[in-house]
Amino acid sequence: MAKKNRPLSDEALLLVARRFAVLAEPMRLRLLQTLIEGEKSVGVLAETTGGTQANVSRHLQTLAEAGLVGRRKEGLMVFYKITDPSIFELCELVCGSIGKQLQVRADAFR
Amino acid sequence: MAKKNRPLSDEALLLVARRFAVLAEPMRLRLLQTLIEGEKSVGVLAETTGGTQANVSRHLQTLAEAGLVGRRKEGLMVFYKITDPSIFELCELVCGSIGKQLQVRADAFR
DNA sequence: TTCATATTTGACCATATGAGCGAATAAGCA
DNA sequence: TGCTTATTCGCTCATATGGTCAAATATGAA
Repeated sequence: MAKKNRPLSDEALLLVARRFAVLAEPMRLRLLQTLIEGEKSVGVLAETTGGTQANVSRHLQTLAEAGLVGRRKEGLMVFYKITDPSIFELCELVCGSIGKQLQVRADAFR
Repeated sequence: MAKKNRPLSDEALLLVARRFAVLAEPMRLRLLQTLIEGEKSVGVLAETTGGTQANVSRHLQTLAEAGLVGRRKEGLMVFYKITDPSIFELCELVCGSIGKQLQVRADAFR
């Protein structure tokens, strides 16, 4: 497994950008955050996040297309769950970075 | 330093989403990728990335507002450099995740 | 079949934002 | 004072996308 840190092609860059774009919506982040507890149906997710069913369904579709969540149909209901664990590390990294920045700013006014 | 994994507030979620949005543009990713080599002026970055000076300047401003890059003015030129090293880990994580997904799909056709 | 429930989809509107162009600003030099 | 260069800003257009509503779809029960 050679670690090649050569610059990414335009196509690769686009894929990375797309991935970030999927995570750039508060509602989708909230859905992911809710799904940390485990598999949930669309209806439950809509109720939990306070969004309309249609909107939640759309966002879940976006997350599924990005391969971040998986779909399982059972009777009338559709259950979604997180399939890409790297999301957690990703969010932790970003939260840490933002937290540090805010702390620096806060310290400047102490 | 207690690690509190409680759900993020709406405001926090918005900040995280904003951070991801900043990284959701191919041109900005290309700029960051170019800046890995070190500090560079706007003109050089425009030439290297193939964008117009105005456009590159705008994207650099976005990156600077997000605290990802720093600005240093010297005479006529303005130099930018990466100030948030977490970007590298972030991109590596995403690249790894995407790569794994693509590999799974590829394997399905072997 | 008919009805009820859960989810998805289509059409539409409002908003956000990337890109391009020209003008304006700032810094250095004759 | 001009003149040149590097950068940024204002304006515009085109596009992408989130949100909502209503209609469509799918599944199960009476």
